[in-house]
Amino acid sequence: MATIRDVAAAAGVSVSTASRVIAGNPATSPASRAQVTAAVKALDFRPNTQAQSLRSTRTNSLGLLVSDVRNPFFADLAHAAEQAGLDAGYVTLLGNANERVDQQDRYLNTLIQRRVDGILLTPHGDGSGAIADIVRRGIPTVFVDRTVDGVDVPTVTTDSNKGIQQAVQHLSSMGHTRIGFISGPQSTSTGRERWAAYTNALAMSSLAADVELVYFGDYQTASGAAGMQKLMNLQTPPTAVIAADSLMAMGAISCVHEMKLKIGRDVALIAFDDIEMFTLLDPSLTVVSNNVHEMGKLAVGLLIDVIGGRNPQSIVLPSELIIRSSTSSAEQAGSIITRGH
Amino acid sequence: MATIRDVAAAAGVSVSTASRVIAGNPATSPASRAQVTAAVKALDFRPNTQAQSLRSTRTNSLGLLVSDVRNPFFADLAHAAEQAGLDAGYVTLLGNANERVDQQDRYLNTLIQRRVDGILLTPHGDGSGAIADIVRRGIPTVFVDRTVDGVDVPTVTTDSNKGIQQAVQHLSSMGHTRIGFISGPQSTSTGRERWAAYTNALAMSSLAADVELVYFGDYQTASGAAGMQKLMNLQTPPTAVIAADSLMAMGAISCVHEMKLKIGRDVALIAFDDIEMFTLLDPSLTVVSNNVHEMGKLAVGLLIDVIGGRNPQSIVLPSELIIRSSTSSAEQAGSIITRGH
DNA sequence: CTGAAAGCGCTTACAG
DNA sequence: CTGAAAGCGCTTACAG
Repeated sequence: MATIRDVAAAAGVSVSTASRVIAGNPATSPASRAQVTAAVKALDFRPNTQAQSLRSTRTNSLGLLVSDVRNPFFADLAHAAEQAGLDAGYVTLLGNANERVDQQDRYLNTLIQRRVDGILLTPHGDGSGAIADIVRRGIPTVFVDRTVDGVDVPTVTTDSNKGIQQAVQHLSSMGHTRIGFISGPQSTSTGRERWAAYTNALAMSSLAADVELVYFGDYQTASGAAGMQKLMNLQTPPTAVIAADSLMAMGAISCVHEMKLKIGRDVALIAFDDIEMFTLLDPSLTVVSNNVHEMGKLAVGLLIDVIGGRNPQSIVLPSELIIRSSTSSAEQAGSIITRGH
Repeated sequence: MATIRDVAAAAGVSVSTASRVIAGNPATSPASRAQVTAAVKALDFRPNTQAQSLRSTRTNSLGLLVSDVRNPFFADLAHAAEQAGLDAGYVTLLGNANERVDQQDRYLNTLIQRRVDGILLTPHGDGSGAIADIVRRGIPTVFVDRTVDGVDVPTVTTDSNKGIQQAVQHLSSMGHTRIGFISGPQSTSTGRERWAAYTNALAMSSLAADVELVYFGDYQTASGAAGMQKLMNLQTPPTAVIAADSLMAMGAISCVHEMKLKIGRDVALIAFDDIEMFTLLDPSLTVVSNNVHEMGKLAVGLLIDVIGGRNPQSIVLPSELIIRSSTSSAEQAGSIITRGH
């Protein structure tokens, strides 16, 4: 591979001058600019990023560590962040924590060693381990979607209160009084927040809270199926269920299918995240949606602010209910469930 | 941040010795090993990867450039490759080409500049541009899922012939004679191969080929919807349709729903890729499946071989038909479609 | 087993 | 506007 030394030689200038031309430094003569540009082209020269950043301590790269690439929500988030990063001149190195703290920490270490300029993270765990490291080292970091108590970095999150409140109201207005909840893990802020929002919303709609109606999953498909099964096998099963993420909603649906029941008719379902495929299901799914694209874009913006030494405010985006066909009337659902058993 | 110089000083040894201990070089005394290990711990030292790889010309990183992260097939592929890479000591930098040649080339350049040890790519285009660059420079590269004519790098692909043949046979055995095909773009090898396989399979089942029944999409959702619409609006619409990837299948389904028709009853559908969500649809989708996990794992294995200077053979994996509920009898489908119009 | 020295490919004050 | 020189943080022959 050609080095800048080769370019300088071919252009008949010093390495310094070649470097300046390549970097776009205005302190260069038109003549050397032409010479160097031609040499770069002729030799197909690509600066070695390792060497550049070793010297300049910038890498023009961002690390994005998501909880689970296979979750459509995070795939969309990754896509949005990557595009926003690219527009700002950053390349985004994507990592996948697989909803596991150990894998998150491993990737975080890798990103530290590669000296990424900043890290975008959907954090998992209690903020010890690698998260404590990056904060202590002062590596520019922004949390997205999730937060960690006691860790003071800017965040971009969604306030699910409004969406969940609308969801419970909507179900209540259709006569549902027993609303199940398949919760996310309590080791994540979203898991805790959504559960609390559900509990609050029940109270606001004057519905009794029944601990039996809450199942704690882990944001993965299998736990959604297990949760739905447990709920439907209760003495008095719920007539409606809210699932706290898309993957668990998918699991819940598969469980309902296996029981030879039908979503919307036998049990109403509200999912989280506005996944394209949810509109294709029969019935299409009512969802609490958040603007994932905006989230990714804003998070990259905040991170660039932090990298630039600024101290940006955290951002909280609203959520909202999108009503589709999976939420039917309780009378209907109740009667059929009764028949079903 | 602590450097190796700090570690050496704290341990009371030379930088060379510190480096050797850290690298696990056996030519070190137990005493200095203990000293250095303690110093590393005390200072929380992390070697600077930039500097390491600048010197050793290895980066222990792999670049993985997929066509579209939001496509579940590629998300699964990324996940599989990343895990396999991690197991072999590599960190995988994931990039997203968005099914666009220009974005692919941009990322490829970035990966070259970062001196990744090898590149895993689902290639797009004709092999000019950045792909020609990486081949010319001899950067270890493996193509996965797709190939590029005239570019001689090891590949891991799926032979879709068998799966498509089974699909057509299956449909034919159920009485379907007009089988539509929503094809991938002809700028990809899979797009060309699957179309050819479809044409062949028709002949093998003694079905007439009708150019009207083929629509050329771009592997994205919208084109699947457009394709289905075109097919269903034909004078004599098909009674069954095969969609060449999961996203286009999703688009096709949404189009059918909008027409107030039902998959399986009004038109049979076979999709590509065994996406979890396809099992949840009503009716569940018959698919031509390939083992994406195996693909990702094998591709990483080949890439590591190439990096190691070996010259591995390309691998072709089989595809197979998984029959579910979206493929009904033609009599039924035909009659209802006739009624529907 | 150990240390001094050179060098990976760049950038950046410094002096002119 | 330009060049010589130092140095970013490591690794690796080399000599002992």
